[in-house]
Parts: sequence; C-alpha cells; structure tokens
Amino acid sequence: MSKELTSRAEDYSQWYNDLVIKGGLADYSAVRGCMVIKPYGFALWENMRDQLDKMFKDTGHQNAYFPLFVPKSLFEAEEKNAEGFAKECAIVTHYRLKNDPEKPGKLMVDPEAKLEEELIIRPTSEAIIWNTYKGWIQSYRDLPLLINQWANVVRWEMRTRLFLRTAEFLWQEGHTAHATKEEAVEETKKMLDVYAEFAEEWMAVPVIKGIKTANERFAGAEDTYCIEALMQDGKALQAGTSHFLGQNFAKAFDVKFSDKNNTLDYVWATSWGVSTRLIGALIMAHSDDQGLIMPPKIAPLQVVIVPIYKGEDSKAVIDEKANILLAELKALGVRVKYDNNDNSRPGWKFAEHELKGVPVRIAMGLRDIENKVVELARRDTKEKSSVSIDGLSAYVVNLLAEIQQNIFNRALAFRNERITNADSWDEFVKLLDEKGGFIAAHWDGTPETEDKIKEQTKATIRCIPLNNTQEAGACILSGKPSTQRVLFARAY
RNA sequence: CGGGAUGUAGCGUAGCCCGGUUAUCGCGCCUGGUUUGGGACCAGGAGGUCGCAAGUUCGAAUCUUGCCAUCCCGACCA
Repeated sequence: MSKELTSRAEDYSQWYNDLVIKGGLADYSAVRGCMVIKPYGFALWENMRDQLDKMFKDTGHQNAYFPLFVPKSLFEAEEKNAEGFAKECAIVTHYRLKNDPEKPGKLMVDPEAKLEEELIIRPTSEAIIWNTYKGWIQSYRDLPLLINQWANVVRWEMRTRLFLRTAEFLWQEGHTAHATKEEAVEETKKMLDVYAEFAEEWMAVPVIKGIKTANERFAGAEDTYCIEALMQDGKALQAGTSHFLGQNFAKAFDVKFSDKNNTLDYVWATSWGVSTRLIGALIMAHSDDQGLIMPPKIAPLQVVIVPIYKGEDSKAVIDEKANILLAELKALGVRVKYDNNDNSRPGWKFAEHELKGVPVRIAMGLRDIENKVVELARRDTKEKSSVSIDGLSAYVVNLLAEIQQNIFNRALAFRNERITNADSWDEFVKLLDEKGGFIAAHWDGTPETEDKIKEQTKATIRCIPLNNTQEAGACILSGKPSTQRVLFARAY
C-alpha cells in the first residue's frame, strides 16, 4: 500500500473507486449513496453468494422471500428495533404522480393519492417476517423454522461510503425460530461459525469472533455476535453479525407454540446477516497498488491466457495450443478465459488483469511453444516463471490453492502483528494514533466508560472475543477492576 | 441538520479573481494504416444546455441571488 492510501479512509475510498471504474467492478448511480454493480463485480458477489447459500443449506436452512414494503404499524411493533432504525428509513407516502398544472411536461406527487398507512422500505426484515411467522408456527412440530432471505435493504444513512455503507445494499438475512433458548443460542453461534469459515476459507480474510457490548448490540437483540476483520489501513470492519433475539420479536408479534405438554410459550429467535460490505472487506484486506487481488476460490476469473503473436500465422499456432489448455483447465473446473481480443496489446491486457486481480496469468508466444513452456505469473506475489506445458493444468490447480493459502497467511500475519496489549491510557492513545489495528485493553464493563473512550479517541469496542482469556486488570480509563481484555479499534 | 469545498465532453482538467472572436489540454471514443514479450505509433474525425433557474450587462463559464447535486469535517451509523 502507498503511504497516501493507508493514511485516511477517504483516500482508500477514492482509490478503489478508481479501480472500480477502470476494473469494471461498480459505479455510482444517480441516487445518492447507491451503487451500480457492474458485471465483473456482480460475478464476484454471485460466487460469494453461491458459496454462502450452499453453507446455509448444509446447515438445514431454506430460502424464502418477503416483501420490500413494511407497513408502519408492523414496523413499530418491536419497540427497540423500531427505535434503532427510525432515523434511517425511506418511507412511501403516495402511490401516484400526475401532470403538474403549473409546469407543463413535469410531474408532481398527486396529493389525492396519499396512502392510508405509510410503508417503510425495509431496513431489515424482522418485522414483516415475524408477522408472517405468527401464521406459520403453532406447535413444537413447526420448529425449528430455519429461513434465509436474499434481498436488498435500504438504510438512509447521513453519510455513505462505497461498499461499506451504501444507502441500498444487497444482503442475506437469516431468521430462525426455536423451541428453546439453548437451541436459539446454539443457532446464533453456529451461523457465526459459518460466517467465520466463509471469511477465512473463501475470502481469505482472517476474522475475530466475538460478542458485542450493549452499546454496539443490534436493536432488539439480547446478544449480538460478530466477526471483525482488519483492513490494511489499520481500521477494523464488522464483516458479519449473528443475533440472539431472545423472545423479543415473538412477544412483539405474538408468536406462541404448544410444547409436548400442551403448554403455550413464546418461541426463541435468531437473525444473522452479511452484505455487499464483504466486497469492501475483500478489496481493503488484500489489494495493492496494482489493483485488486482476488482469492482464487471466489475470483470471477481464476486464470487468464494471453496470446503473444506477430501476424495471423503465429496467431493460428498459438490459438491451437491455447485452446487445448483452455479445454483442459475448464474440464478441471477452473474459471478461465482465453483473452485473444485483437484490439488490445499484451501489455495492456497484463495491466488490466492485474487491476482486476485475476490470480494467475498465462502468456503464450511462439518462443514458448518452441520450448514447450508458458510464462506463468501469479498476482499475489507478482512472480513470473517459465513452466512446462506438460502437466500445466494440474500445476495451475495446485497453484490456485497455494495462492489462496498465501493470501490468507499474509493477511493473518498482518492482522496478528496488529493486535497489541495496552496497559495505560497514554499507551492506548499512542497505539491508536501510530499503529492502529486492534488494541486489547481492560475495560470496566460500563457503557459510560465505553462512550467516553469513543468520544476521546474515536475507538470503539469491536468485540469481546469468544473464549477470551480471563485475567485481572484495571480499566484503561477509569482504573476500576476488570476481569478480561476487550478489543478496541477505530472502525468503519 | 450545522461548518467547509466543488460542479466545464464518458473520465480527469485549464479558463473564473480582472466579463469580450469558434471554451483549453490529456485520457477515452470513431475511421484508415503500421504494430503486438509490460498500458503502441502516425494521420484524420466525432463529441459541450460550462449543474439548474432568475438577475445585472451591448455581451456571462466568468459578476449577483436562489435552488440542486456531490465530496470532506461534525452530528448519525449493529
């Protein structure tokens, strides 16, 4: 990373915004804070989505779809949830336009077409889903209910940032109902594990699993579990959350079930979600000054073959060899493209594919074919080597796995290097300003102290890691006794 | 919603302070040719309501007012 890119979030934003436009990942739309995801970016999202979807189904979940519009009366049913989202809702109040009598050719909202009840555009779907679950759950035999939805949501944030906080974003939200508290808590933790596995195994982004403090908890949840990742500029990013909702939503929407003894009780709930913010995490965790670096397992394109020729005759020879290799790689399930576009030169193609983060590039010229080799370049290390054509496709498959592992190891080393203990306030502030990353420090457990620390340093408690070591200490700010360190960081 | 800045071709910009011919330059785009082992070169060409509206003026990208949008700082944000 360049110095100027690591210093401020805005520089980062500008940087990948450029990449995105050049690389074809996304673009701003006309609407403030929304994004257009271009085909290459969407292919990445589809790969991520497909893998997550598989993992959800492997853990017994089914997909369903619920409406975009939430009537206000439903929305306000769970008070804490409604209050938490009230300040960032888009609201539909009318259903018709008409010609403006004052301005010919212009339209105006028809005041006659005002809705009886306003419709909230979902910022999250708990309300409408729990209102629906009421009709689906009567008996313990209906439980557990394990549903996931792929959808878009809208949150009218005052300030937006491409990928990390857009006004409209794509996500999945799981909403489950259980007969017992224990089972719901288990589900909450299980889905957190799924997220962590996805982040580490597929995105090659190391994460810390933990639990949020009361201040940072989801509105309406009893407990919020999270995975926290570290970006290359030293700021933390919440990459996914899984909530234990207790019986809050069941009570708000009157969802009861009869158990085996025919006694009525409210069901226990969880919800969990990850969004297109993960694309932001991927970009900011791995990319370098040459552009994106895609982990092979989810890269839209894993291998690109670039022919290097002079004239039609040599092109025909290379085409033949390249197509054989192309077919071999495809047969092995590799996402590969033969970039024989005659309009751009090899140098341009090299730069373009590096910008897009394609993990492996194979260059084939007459010189190579004579020697029965290709030039093979890997994106993560930028190393180039000459590799024999014999057994090349198997070699490439292994290399892709190696690159995946290397990217993860690199990010893990970077992250681990930036988890630092702080035992005094001065040390804490100095670390935040000079080193960044996660700072493990004692905290007295009160929201007041957490707020003061945030006010003075902009650092928040990212999480209390699961299986945290217990040790006696004194709060970094108040000096009051503490039983464990928590992880602080400046965050997106 | 408060403070600051910006808005000129698809993208990035000069010009604005101090009003005056046909709005500058680069990238990209189109046509033809030569090229092709790290973002090619030559020649020709297309593309503009200067954010929108009103005002001042013989004349406005330039001055004034209002509005809109975007970015940054705050507030806000699992």
